[in-house]
Amino acid sequence: MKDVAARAGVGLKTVSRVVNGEPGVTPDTVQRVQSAIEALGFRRNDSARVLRKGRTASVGLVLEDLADPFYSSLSRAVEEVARDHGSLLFTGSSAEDPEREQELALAFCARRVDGLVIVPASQDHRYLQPEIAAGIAAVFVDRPAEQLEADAVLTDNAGGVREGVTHLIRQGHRRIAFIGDQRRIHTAGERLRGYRETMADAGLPVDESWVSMGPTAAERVQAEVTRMLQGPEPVTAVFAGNNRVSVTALRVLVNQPRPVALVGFDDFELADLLSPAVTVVAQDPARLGRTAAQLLFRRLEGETGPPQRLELSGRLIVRGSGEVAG
Amino acid sequence: MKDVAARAGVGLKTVSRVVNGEPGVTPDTVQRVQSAIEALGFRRNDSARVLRKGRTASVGLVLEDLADPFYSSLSRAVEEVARDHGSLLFTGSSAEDPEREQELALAFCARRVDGLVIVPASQDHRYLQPEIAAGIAAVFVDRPAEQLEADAVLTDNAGGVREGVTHLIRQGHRRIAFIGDQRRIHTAGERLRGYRETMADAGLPVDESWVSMGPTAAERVQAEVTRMLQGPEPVTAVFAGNNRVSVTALRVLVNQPRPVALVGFDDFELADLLSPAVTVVAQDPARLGRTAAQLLFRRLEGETGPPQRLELSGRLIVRGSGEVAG
DNA sequence: CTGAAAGCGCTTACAG
DNA sequence: CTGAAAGCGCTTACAG
Repeated sequence: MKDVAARAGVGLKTVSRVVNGEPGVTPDTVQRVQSAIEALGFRRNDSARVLRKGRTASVGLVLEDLADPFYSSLSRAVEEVARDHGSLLFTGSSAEDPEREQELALAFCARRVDGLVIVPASQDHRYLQPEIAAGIAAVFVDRPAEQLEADAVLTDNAGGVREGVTHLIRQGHRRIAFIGDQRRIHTAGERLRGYRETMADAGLPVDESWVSMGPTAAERVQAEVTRMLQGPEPVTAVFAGNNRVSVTALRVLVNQPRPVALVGFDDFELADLLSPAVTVVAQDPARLGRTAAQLLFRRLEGETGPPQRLELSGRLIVRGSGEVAG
Repeated sequence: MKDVAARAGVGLKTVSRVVNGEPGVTPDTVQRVQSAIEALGFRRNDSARVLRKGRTASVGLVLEDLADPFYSSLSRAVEEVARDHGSLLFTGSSAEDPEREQELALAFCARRVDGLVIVPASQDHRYLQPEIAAGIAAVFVDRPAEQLEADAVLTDNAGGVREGVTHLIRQGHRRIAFIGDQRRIHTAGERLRGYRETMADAGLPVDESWVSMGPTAAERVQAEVTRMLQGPEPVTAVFAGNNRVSVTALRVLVNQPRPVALVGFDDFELADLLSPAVTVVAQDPARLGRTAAQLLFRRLEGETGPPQRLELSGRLIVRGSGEVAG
């Protein structure tokens, strides 16, 4: 910039004005500065700019796995909102590892992102307290913050499961399995709660052998589903706690002699093309992301007030697998 | 930092040493500085750091659509490599819009990313010349740079299609459709070339009504496949130019009275669970991303030499839909 | 309309 | 082992 000023024979401030398109410069001067910029191949260094101004016009997104279709849709939505607000987006996957979440979030903070959107992996978000105190906005999405009062945008997990399980009960099922993700994950716990409450409300007992919580690795899910289909009183329906469970459960059910009903949490591509097509309780990941990002930018624009918790509802999509009679 | 120094009663440089874990500070002094840091809630500002040091320890990734499973796998792989090198990742979707690609790439450059990984949407990458001259490394992935000599990591698209089409010919098909993406997209052109060459090598004529290039919107693909299945001499097999085309084609084929063979470019989740399961020529998006990112970091570590073009091969996965006899 | 000075928060030589 | 000075490349008041 100094070189540009020298070459154009003007002051530093004038170059700054031209570069930023500020008014109050003679067209003639603008011209001279422009030529100098081109001749020298000048490119403004935004790091220096950031140092002087408060905002960096960037936000950070920490999520579970960028390669998971659910989170990649969410990311894309966050990206669009950030773009609308002139912000760039840092992304990072925590891989469900609390330390990695913290590492990423703090690294983004050290770069002085204006705000963070976080899908929590950690059980304790107090490490963000100093950052938030220093003015970085944080919105949690898909799961709430732990040990920290903060904005959160969630799906009504228990309510969604309630819809799905009620649907199975209406088809005549009594012995309904619930296969979910690890208990410590907030969404998994909420979904399990939805299942238990619905069964209780319908006056149906739950045999603990019908419930299985743990990693969604195919081997585990496959073993559990297989086990539940054996014995004198096998389950006649399966509620799958997320899309990964659904897919694995489906692979098992397809090979069963008698039909078993399936309803899954989360929609997934091609669910309608499978046979039977899969009935699901769909979340809207793009809407989750969009809502969270919009809330974040409202905070950045100065909206104060207590932390908000927004809940989006799930939607039952009937396709066939959930309508197998019990 | 100044405040920390004052409070600890030491010089600025000493604080810097402690913050960066540099040697040459008495444990006693370290202790005092640490307490001051905690008391003041000090957080190092990496923007200032970046301004002094050369590197920003960040890279930018511009791709087509973060929500597309192909690109989200690629992103995740780039992210992992960046992480291994201590770098953060900016991501942005061009949505196949050349201007948006340029906007994103230049915005990343203004933030002084160390390097860029780009899935091109633009037909002219000369706009990056000044950035590259200024020391920003750039590696193109999935598609090569246009009008610019640069590193690129690609799939052997023509070769992959050759494998798939040869497979169909072996099953006895003669009238094989090719439905691809827009012609201006490099990969689409290469795949079409693979199709034409394979047909020619087998001595099979290509009726131009069997070839359709254009947007992968479901409506267009559906109309084209339907059209090709009509008339006295309909096609007996379809080669789908990418995963989106495959899915739509499949929806049409499922409703046909007589079986029609299908081979698709790109693998996709659940392809094996459909009936028939879909035979594909699979790319490895994670490997594309990893390879590109590794090349980028090698450049950043000082590897010189002419631009490289790496080609990964596709892999035919036989599942059923491609084995329908012709 | 234009510019010189001060400062954002750090690091890099350099000196003690 | 420790620190004062200069500077990274910009912007923010302020003065002309």
